[in-house]
Amino acid sequence: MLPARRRSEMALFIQQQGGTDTETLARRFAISVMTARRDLKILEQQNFLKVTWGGAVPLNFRPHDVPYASKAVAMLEAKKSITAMAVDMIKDDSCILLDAGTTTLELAKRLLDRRLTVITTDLQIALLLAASATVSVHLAGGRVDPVSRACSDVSTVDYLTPVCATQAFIGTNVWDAERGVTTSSAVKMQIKSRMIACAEQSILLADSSKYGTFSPWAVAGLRDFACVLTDSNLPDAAREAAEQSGATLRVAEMPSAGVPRSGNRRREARKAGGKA
Amino acid sequence: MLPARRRSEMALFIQQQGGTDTETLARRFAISVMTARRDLKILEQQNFLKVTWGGAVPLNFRPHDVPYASKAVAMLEAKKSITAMAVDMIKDDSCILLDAGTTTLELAKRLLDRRLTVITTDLQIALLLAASATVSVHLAGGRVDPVSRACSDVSTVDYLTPVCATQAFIGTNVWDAERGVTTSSAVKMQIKSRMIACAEQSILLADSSKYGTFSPWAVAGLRDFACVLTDSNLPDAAREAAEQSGATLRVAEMPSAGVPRSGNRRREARKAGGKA
DNA sequence: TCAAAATAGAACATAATCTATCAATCCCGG
DNA sequence: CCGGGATTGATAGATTATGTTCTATTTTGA
Repeated sequence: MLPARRRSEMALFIQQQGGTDTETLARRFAISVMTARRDLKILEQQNFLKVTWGGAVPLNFRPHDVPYASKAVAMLEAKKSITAMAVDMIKDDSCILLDAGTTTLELAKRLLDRRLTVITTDLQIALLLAASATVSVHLAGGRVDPVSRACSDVSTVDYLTPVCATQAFIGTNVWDAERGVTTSSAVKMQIKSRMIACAEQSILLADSSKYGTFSPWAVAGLRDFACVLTDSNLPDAAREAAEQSGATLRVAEMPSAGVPRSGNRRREARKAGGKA
Repeated sequence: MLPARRRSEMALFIQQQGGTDTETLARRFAISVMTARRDLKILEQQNFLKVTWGGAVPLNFRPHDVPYASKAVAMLEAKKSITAMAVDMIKDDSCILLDAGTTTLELAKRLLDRRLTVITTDLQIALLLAASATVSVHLAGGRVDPVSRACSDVSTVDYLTPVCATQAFIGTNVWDAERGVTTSSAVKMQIKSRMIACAEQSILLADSSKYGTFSPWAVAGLRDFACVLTDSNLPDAAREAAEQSGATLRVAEMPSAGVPRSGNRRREARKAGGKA
């Protein structure tokens, strides 16, 4: 295998795994530990990851991102199950639009090894997918919103106007059977609406935790989406109401409740001898 | 498991649980109590939690703590000295254009507390400055180049066209007294040229290491810049040649060559050992 | 208040990893 | 077919992380 290609796959691997040690890399790529270290050093210089003691972690892997409240952590499982469904709906060699947000960011992580054209307004998504050799990333520019870290501007809408995409994946903060998807600002509403208009098919990624609320600006009704993906924490009443309003709901199977999976990863590699 | 990753998960665990004791952590991560304590200390120094008697608790109080004090990041001294000069040329409340690249990224780090409007094509710069409360960031969109992680597209040029900026800071890989600034692709050339055209004043940030090379596409001559900032590693001959070609050169003072900085506190501490 | 228990901290030994260096191998052009 | 450069693998010495032990400090209970 070509060294350049190996390094590219290595960066991808670390992005997907969320960090690995040098020995695993050496075994996986059939190289020596020394070469693995050298590769990691090169990749660090190119700003693709961060070398740590014993291996490397992706750049976006920081406890900075973690301190969301415990509720947000619990929602991570929901997002993962939603995006697992979403990724199956995407065909290779298609062009998809990705809305800004944490749910779509989770979806982007699953697209690193797919062959796609992706258009987004989210800087973190663009940066993440830029590490992929198979995804062509396009960023709709404009003023960067400090909170969402995404472009949110009149010119962002202009950029999207001539786009013809296969699918648009819209994430939402707030949704409701009656009012559909709503947002907090007119510009964000325009961007979401434009994305839906540009795509042949639109899919809504909706956390169940946000159901039943609404914001000033209406984006689209639930029936306007080919599919509404949500998680199993959605109350039955909400589910019925949504379906009655014309929505095609798909509920993701959650692995289990918020149990943090008690670790049995005790170190077995400990030497048997050597101790008095 | 990687130490870095273990600590990150530890921070997450404490966030979820709302606090834990060291023994639980030791059992959970299959480490000794002493190591758990050490990890907690590190995490406390990074402001992710608060160490208490017997364990640690999350700090749910301050949403904004200390910004990164990343002195540890080993960056090229040359770039730092160049950007130190550049930052003095920027006036508050002005609008500046930042080219893509590592030198301009260094410059961006110095702008976090300035009151500015910044327009850039570089995703990392945009993401960095989005954290600032005083900088308004605009990203010129388009196809994301995986190598430079910046937008580099026809539409990127289009975005820049109507811009009126006070200053443009152009970084360059290759420069030369005779040919000026040149780049490896036509699109990059167009973007740099456009930035120069959009600004009242253009400043070139040029590593001395790259002097004397050229690429296929010419951006501008050195005389087209109000100022060419470089470091003191530039050979005298090159300096004279550049000035003769009409460039206004400003050479940054490098702090000093290899600072020893030997951490010898360990050796000293070892002597103090007293044993029963 | 004092004494016992529990926990924190320092020091050291050990194990693991990193860095620097050199030799072997592979690739490519002449 | 040969030679130069780049890549790779192996080794030794330095550095870092971890676990254990011992001592100092804090907490708890009477």
